[in-house]
Amino acid sequence: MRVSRLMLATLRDTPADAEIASHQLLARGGFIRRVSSGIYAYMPLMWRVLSKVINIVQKEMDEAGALQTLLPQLHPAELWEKSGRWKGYTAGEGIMFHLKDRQNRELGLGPTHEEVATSIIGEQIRSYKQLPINIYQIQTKFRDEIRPRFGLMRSREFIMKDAYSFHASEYDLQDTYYKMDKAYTNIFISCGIKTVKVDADSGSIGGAASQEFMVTADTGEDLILKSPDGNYAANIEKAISKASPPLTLKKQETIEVSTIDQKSIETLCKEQDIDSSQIVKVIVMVAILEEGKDQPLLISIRGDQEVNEVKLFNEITNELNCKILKLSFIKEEQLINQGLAPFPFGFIGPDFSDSALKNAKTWQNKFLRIIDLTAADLQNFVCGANIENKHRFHVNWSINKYPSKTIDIRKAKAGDLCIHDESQVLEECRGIEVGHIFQLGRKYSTSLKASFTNEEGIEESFWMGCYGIGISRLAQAAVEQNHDEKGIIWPISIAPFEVMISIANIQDPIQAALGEKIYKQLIPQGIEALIDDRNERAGVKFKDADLIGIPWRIVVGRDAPSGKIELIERAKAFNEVLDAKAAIKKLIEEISNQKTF
RNA sequence: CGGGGCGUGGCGCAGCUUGGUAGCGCGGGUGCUUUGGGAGCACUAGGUCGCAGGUUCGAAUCCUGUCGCCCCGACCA
Repeated sequence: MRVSRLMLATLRDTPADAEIASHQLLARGGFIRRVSSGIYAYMPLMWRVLSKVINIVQKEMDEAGALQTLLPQLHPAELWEKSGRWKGYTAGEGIMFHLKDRQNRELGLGPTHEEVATSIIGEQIRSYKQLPINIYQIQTKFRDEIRPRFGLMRSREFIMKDAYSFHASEYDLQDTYYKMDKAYTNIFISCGIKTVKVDADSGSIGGAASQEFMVTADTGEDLILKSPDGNYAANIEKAISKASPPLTLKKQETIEVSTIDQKSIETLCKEQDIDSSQIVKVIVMVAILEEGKDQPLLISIRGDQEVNEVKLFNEITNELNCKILKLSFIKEEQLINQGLAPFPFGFIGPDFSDSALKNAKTWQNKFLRIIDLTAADLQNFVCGANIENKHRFHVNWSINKYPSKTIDIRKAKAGDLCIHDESQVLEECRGIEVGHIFQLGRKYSTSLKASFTNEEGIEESFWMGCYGIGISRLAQAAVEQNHDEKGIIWPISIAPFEVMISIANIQDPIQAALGEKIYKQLIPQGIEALIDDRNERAGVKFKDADLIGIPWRIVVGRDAPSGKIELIERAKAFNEVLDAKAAIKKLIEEISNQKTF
């Protein structure tokens, strides 16, 4: 390909809307163009990158026995109603774009394809003899993100590879899950990016085991906790750890202390000269349910710890056995709307009476009480006295007469000790989620009535797994991980071209001829070469070459009369003057070495 | 959804406070010079100042509305 024919449009200035390096470089290099918020056009260079990622993904998926398909993007609402996700995905902060057709039928634009895949396989597959099946597709997904940002990292329209597997047993599901784990590991290595595999929450997709593949980068939106020995890594949403031991107060009769205006843990500690680990902090929230009366929550946790809302959300969903739209902190205003007396916020204890909820209009009139393990372990602690401006000291759990659930809802943090080995201290880093594998279980097959006949002749729901890779996100994440102050440094396996031939002065017939000759020799060798034949000054060509990040560069310039050129590797300070012939030989060798992993 | 900010040529911005009919840099075109790290000079094209109302003799500028975009927060009292 010739740069003069590439409609290359590089920008000298960074577009104002690009925040992080990868977004800025892709925009400046002319790889992507924003069409609307979170909606991007992939320009020719970008499409070459994406195609390479797609090829790598296809190769590994095919080798793992998965079957490529292409599923519809318009999904009838009824399919999502059957799985119980329509309302959650369309109402409130739901992310599904949805519309009505001319017959007034409701449709959604596919943010993910569990429903469609499950219903199709359910209709198609009859017997255990046909299992397992793993189907996948690579296509555009639509998600109306609350806040699209960072270019392709979180966009509203993006390319995703998603796979859905169907099994006769949980054991067989696990087998495919491990195969996918292996395939994903291969894919990311082939793409030349460094990833960490972490335990993950399965979120609104649902299911049991799930792991994410994270590209480590400081600008990542996810926080990862991992042990230095490499034996444990988890998304903060899922991470577990051992909390540091609390400072204990001595055993003594409970006393009530006046703590005027000492609402926060911080002020309370300062004024009373106590440690935050000696306090039981109480948080009042309300779970907004899809159906029925909303459920107020009374959450107790050790004062120096924070609640992991994802864990909390999951536990409450289990406990109530119904769909929760969101959790929110109870505000004064809501109490007024419910016709309730104000709560003594900042002074609430774990034994706060249910009578506070009596006569609530649309709320349950009993708290669902959750006690975090860290709080449950405390003795002789400090907590609110349930009246304004008063706390109690030296309290024990015998004060709580209400049925309560004691579970781990604590947010793990860097510095905590690991569960698997208490000599290991958790470290944190940031990551960009590029892959996610789930063992779904039978959630979707049950709700969508997708079943097969087992060996005993009995109808049974499929065991299911699902496996995603953000193709477009991966491409940008590769840039985030591989760039310098001059521009992108593409890993060779996903670079839009492998070598750029820069002719320093195109008007010099000797240089032009040598450049063309090298170009014509590389192409038949299967080398993806780009020749910069523009009538530009050398500096412009060098700057552009650095920016768009082609891994290798041949400069044909002042040494052309003697048949010599320069060979430069973008990633290194490497710069070597060679005979054209020797350079071609070396380049072919180097590229073929770099492409085998 | 809440808070903050911005919409002026393809990109980055000034002008707005104090109304008088639009400017700078980059980029584009032509010519000459230059030619190894985003060249110089000259000429040139390109903008209903997001949109709609209003105030005014006159609006990019003031007022109202609206649309779009960006950033922060989705926070433990």
